[in-house]
Amino acid sequence: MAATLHDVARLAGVSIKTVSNVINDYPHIRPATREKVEAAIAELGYTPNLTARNLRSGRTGAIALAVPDLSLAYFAELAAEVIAAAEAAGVVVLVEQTGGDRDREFELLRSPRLKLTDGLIFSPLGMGQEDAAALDVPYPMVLLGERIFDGPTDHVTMRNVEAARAATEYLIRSGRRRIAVVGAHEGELIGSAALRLQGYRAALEAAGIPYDDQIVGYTTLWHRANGAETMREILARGVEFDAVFGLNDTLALGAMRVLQVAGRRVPDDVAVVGFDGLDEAEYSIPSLTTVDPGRDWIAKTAVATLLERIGGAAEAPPRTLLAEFRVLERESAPASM
Amino acid sequence: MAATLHDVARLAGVSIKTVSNVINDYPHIRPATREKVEAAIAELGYTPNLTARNLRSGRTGAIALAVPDLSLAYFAELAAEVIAAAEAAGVVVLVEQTGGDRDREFELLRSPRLKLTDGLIFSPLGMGQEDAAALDVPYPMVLLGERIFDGPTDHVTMRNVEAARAATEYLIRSGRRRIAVVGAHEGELIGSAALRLQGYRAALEAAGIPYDDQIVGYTTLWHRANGAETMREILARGVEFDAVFGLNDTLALGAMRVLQVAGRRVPDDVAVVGFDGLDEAEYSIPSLTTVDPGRDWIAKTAVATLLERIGGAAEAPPRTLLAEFRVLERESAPASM
DNA sequence: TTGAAAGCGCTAACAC
DNA sequence: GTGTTAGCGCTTTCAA
Repeated sequence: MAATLHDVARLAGVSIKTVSNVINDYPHIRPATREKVEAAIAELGYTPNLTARNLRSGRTGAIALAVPDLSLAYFAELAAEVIAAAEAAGVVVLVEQTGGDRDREFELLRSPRLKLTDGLIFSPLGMGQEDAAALDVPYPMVLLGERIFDGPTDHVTMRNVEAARAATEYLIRSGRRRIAVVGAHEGELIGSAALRLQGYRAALEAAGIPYDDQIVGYTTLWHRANGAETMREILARGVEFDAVFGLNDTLALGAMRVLQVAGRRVPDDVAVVGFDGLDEAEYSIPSLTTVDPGRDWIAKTAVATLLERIGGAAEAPPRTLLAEFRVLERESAPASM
Repeated sequence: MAATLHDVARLAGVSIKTVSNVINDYPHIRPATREKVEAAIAELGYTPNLTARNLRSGRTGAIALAVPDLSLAYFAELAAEVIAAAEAAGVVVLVEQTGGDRDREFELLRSPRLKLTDGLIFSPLGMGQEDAAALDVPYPMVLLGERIFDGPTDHVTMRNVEAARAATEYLIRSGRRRIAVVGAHEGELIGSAALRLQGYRAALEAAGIPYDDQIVGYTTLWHRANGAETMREILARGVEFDAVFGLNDTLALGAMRVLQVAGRRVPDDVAVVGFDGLDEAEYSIPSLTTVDPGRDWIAKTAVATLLERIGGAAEAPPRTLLAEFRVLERESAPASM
């Protein structure tokens, strides 16, 4: 059984209040007393029971991070950055995976397990705009992603439309006109896929290039295999294209592989651009031109914002914070042909 | 302020014990009473305060997972599997990143933050065999990895030597004789790099192939960029080789890229084999032949073993549990030339 | 500068 | 079947 304050107090011959004072760096303690207490702490190997402290203080020193799946590279890198930012602030992170499933996301929001934490950073995938009201939870929360806007909580996200438009314009500037898309979601009006597709269309329109559904590939999931499969479908249609915009890097990498297997040279025959700025996109062959949507900033800002709310800024109206993006030029799509 | 047992009891006109009984599915409650209580719970939106329950029970319902860095794909996939296995058992996971730094690993082991959890799944990278004694901690722990053996705790790990030997033998059987290595650690006797190199040498020896330090590339870190850089160094030496064994997939992928940029055809000129069975190894160009060391089994077994210890099997002597591996044949190294 | 005692919300004897 | 009550280990008034 671990030592308690009482054990330390008894050994040091003082009251538990005195021990508590020493532990919490209360300033007015006689040096001799402090030494006695510290000796007792060392002898017993005492460490404070955080659960008890939490019960008393109402705080746990932990936050929760809920993402669809850590095996998706984007969320793994996001989680790595969130945990690092939290650690710098002296807070630990409990990671939950929802699988991107709407029901599980709902369940998570009301889960008593969240009581173990002071707040939540939530990146939904299954829930949508119609579920915004469910975000009105009785604990501090920061929303990530682009499934829900103007909800009742702080929202840290990226400029999807503008960034996708910039990526498409980059391809157009480099001389491409027939730009295929991999990863669109059928009938979706909001969410990463829809917003990025919207940016794509805006860029086409501004350049006077007609939108052609024949070179748009749909897939619900954004794993590598889906990018590959969707690319095969587009190739099977037999339509011409000279570029591919993968709505994320994973899709783009899967698509690029299929292109090369099919004998299309990248970037000579087909330029490829991704979206996410993943580490691995830098080491594919060819390396992948992509858009860094500001993930690192998003992670840091989400943690800082959540901690502010936990710290008492609960009354301020909800804010939306937008990251800056930038196009990372690499080999799969050089700036000029 | 959230509702408490007292609030519910008052509203339902019963004692807190009755409410507690309802919540904990105590069998002998009159249906009418149960209904009253449930109505009150619903009306107040009551959820139990887990911190208080934990203080009482001495359990938290959370476990900690400490890995070097989630942005390393292997650990991201491991974490995803650990969290999934824990969730299936009704337990949440607090993820810590040590950066593979020995001091931070030591610090973590004594961190009071662990008091928030019932036990730890620990994958050290900086600590080594000489630190085994530090693993004798006053809480349940399961060790992962291959930095420390025969320590005082349960250990779930892979057959590094045998798996690396199998990968090398696979290359030899396919007709390769000059097999370069990417990722060796200078002077290391234990750890993933040393054990896998040992398996490599055993395979060479069994086949009567001399070991040649000229085609062994050293790098401490195992990021993609390190694989690329190390491959460049080997190429710069101007020595012949017809295969590369990357001591993990990330290194192998980085190396493969450099080979291709240098004009070596994979697998025609050089066959490449990795180690880890990462998802992304299936979608490189060419797809990467690799060894699946049984990561999924490791994750599930680590969680199950830790929960057993937490559940009271504290006295049983420490066990070492070894995963089964298998070579996954893909394009970068076909079984026959 | 230090001590005594209340109580955070819950569970589990033990009574009735 | 249901109520009373004593803590889990800590922080924090309030006194001394």
